[in-house]
Amino acid sequence: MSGTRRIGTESAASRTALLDAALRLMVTEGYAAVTSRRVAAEAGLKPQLVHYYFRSMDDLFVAVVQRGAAQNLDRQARALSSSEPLRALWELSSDPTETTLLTELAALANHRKAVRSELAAFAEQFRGQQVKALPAILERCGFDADAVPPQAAAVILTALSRIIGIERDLGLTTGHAELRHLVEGWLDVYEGAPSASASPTASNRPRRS
Amino acid sequence: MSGTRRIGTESAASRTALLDAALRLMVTEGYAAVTSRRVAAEAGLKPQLVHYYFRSMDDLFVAVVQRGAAQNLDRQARALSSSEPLRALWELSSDPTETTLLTELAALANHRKAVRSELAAFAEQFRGQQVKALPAILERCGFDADAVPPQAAAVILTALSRIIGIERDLGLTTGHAELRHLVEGWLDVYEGAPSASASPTASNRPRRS
DNA sequence: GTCTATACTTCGATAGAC
DNA sequence: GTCTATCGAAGTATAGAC
Repeated sequence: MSGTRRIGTESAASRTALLDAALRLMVTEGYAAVTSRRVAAEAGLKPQLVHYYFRSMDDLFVAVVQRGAAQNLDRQARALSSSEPLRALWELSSDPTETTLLTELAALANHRKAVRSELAAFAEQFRGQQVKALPAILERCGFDADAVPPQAAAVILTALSRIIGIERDLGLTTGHAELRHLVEGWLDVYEGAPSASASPTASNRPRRS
Repeated sequence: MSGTRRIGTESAASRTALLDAALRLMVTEGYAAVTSRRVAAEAGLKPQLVHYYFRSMDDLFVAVVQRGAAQNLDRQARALSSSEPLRALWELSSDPTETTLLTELAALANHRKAVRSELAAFAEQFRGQQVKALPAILERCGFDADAVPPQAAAVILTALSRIIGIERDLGLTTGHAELRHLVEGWLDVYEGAPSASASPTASNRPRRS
């Protein structure tokens, strides 16, 4: 797609299987477990195929980021244009799997130049989507944009759910219930009581007291 | 110290040099760069000494966490009992080096059981310190504890600075200035204008407008 | 406590047959 | 597109001399 020369076809079934396997390994065992041999085994293929579809491991990681980025930009776009965009945004970034993956990618980006720039580009687009959509959303529900600028609100909302996820991965939950309750209260103020239809995947939202 | 049998002495100069080297590598090149060979090279020692002082790489990582934990609990205790505890807390968790290290450790904890439990224990203690000290601090400066419970405030303050750090590591800074400005405003409300003496290491605090 | 030497495993990557 | 075969490098860890 981009300027990089690639050997295998984009749509090949094996290529997708390898990406799925890499993603799965990354979440369950960390990026250090994503080796050509292990990815292939996880996908039920031979290790050499990894190098056939992805010239190097760097390329594989980059492809994982690219595919995930496209999916997430899409999911967020839908969340932002839903009937309860703030609540949808909150629940989107509360997804446990995504949190674990992002921790791994953040660490991976610290020492893989290619991953870093790919992830940075995605993060910038992701944040850009929020910053572009939020002013109208916040104004519509009577939010005081002078007290808290939309840009800051965007960072706060995603930061809080992200941290809850990171800490939960670690086994630390002190203060989470109070924080979640607080945020749910904010959401109720600006978007009213939660409607069932707006949150089809809200398996991890606590009941409000 | 704990139940683990160890070969070298706690206070040996080489042991400290190895821990320093491991820490340095972790921050600059990520945890995957922390191998016995590379740590030793970084410390100017032979690879076998790593296994002399730390039976396994797991033990080395655990030791890094333990030493860092002790230092950070100490730093936070001092911050919490300073004249401007909220501001001190904010600046403490804004430390760039610490942020990078924590990203690495979080990822490492995802697939190293020993690191995970050690880091979890530290995080629980760290959060516990905050939760224990904050109610009195917040009450003293007229904070409305009914609107925002101290537990939630603790998570929020650290979450925001942590996320800023993680994103900055990635090269993403959109919204950071606005958020930092917002938090500085909160700090001014509850602790008055910043005093120079309270923040000796505040090299990364932006000037207020 | 530090050295040499070494065993064993796994890694990324390539060449070439089919 | 997938296979067999293989290279050289780097990893963890241990044994034993000094």
